[in-house]
Amino acid sequence: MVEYSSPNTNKPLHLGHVRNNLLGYSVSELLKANGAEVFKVNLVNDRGIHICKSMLAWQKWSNGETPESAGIKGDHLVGKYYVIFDKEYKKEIDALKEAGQTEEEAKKNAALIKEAQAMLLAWEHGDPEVKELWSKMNGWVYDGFAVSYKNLGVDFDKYYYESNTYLLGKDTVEEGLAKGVFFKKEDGSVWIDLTEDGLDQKLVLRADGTSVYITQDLGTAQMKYDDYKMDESIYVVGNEQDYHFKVLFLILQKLGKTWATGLHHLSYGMVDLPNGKMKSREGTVVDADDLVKEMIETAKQKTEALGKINDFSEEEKETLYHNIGLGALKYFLLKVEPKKRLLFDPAESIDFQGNTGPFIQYTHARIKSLLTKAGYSAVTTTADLSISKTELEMIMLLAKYPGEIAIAAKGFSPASLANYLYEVAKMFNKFYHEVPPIIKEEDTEMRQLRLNLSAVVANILKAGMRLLGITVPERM
RNA sequence: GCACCCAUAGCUCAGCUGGAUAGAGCAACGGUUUUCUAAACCGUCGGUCACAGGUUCGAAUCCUGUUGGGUGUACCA
Repeated sequence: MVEYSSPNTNKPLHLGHVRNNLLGYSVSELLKANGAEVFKVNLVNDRGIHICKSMLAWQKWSNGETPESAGIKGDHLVGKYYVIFDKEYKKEIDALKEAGQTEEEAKKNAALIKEAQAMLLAWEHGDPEVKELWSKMNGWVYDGFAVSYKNLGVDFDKYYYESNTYLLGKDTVEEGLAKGVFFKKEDGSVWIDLTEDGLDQKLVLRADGTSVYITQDLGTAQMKYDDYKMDESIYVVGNEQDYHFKVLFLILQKLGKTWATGLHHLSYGMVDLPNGKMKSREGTVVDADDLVKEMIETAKQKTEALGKINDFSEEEKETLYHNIGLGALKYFLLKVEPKKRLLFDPAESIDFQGNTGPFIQYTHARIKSLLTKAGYSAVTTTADLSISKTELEMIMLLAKYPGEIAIAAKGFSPASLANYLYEVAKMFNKFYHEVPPIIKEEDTEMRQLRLNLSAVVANILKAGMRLLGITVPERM
């Protein structure tokens, strides 16, 4: 099982989510290619104080605005009110600070946050009005996410919702107490002592008996296992949660869950901008939808400038721009080792030349064009031919393809495969340039051999790129 | 304080379980098209692999320490 994406339903997706989505999708495909049966799941964080903030702001300031009436994608509309909440909240904090309160006091005492907390409580008590608003706004967000996911080309076999799982885990806590893995403090809170493992004491249940994050995850892990009985489960989550997952997995092991040994945290680094981290509230985020749109637009401009596809229909053109734009974006994000942080400079748009997605796509298109012009059909050559150094090196490189998939799958890392595919494409271009025109080759055996080689390259590029979630065009 | 991650060319990154003169792309400069797509190819320039020790016949790679950057360490998620 691969769990990825896992968005909050209070704002649209940004570049960080894009990295997560592409990684999760690609790792799933890699595992499939390596022989596993894979389930892709999305654990949606659809409840909590952050959702209530958007809801409250919408209630107060929207005049009943909807995605339809505003002509805004649902997730963006909800995100807009999340930002408005934060702005108004800050105003209140400033006012309270001027009245002499400390920052901390002001944050707690602001009327807005109290209202949001009251709303969360009402939600938990099943208040019909709050629940209805919650369903409505989450619905908008899901419609928006569906579009983003479709554009990114990612999908899921199953969705889990925190509104259904946030109460889980209490049984697990009971189990842990019974087994003596957990202990209860005087105030009734439940803890586990991990100091012998070099970690800390960790709370697993509040004194008032309610769940915390890890309680919920313990329960969800159990539920997912009960649902699928998978022997491996991968969580694609950013590296700021390394500690959380270390603790989670350790607790499950101590509880004697044999399946806990199959749990992995695919930890990836933050996406940084040149001026530092992305912050949703400060508007310094690269929006996923905007980014995709820009990539497609860039692909369009570059393609039109080259003028090679003037005979394409409008629909074919749109498809091509989409494939190239997303190919550039996906390759850019996937070629870097997941655990490394990634720098994205919006000013320097993603390249289309050199070690890039479009370069590999171009190589594929070029080969397909060659094969078409040559009237290629796959026939094995039998003659004893002498081949060039480049041809030999290329054959050696191509032979490594199955091994590369295994390496990438075992390491949960598309990066090595991405770089391998680049090597293959580069090698082909070198070969293609060195060798005299293949179509005009008079030695039919040699001609066939070179076409066969080219065809193998095209197949590997196509299959390999597919594992990265990238479509290679026939022409570009 | 403690824990985890990262540090390789001006910039962005490769470098598998230690193996020969450390590789790409971008940027800069120069060249290649009457030949199968120039989103390509070839060349020049550019590195004390953060620093200091250690292990080893051999270290960018393993160990220790130092420095720098990031993250975490909530009865938030």
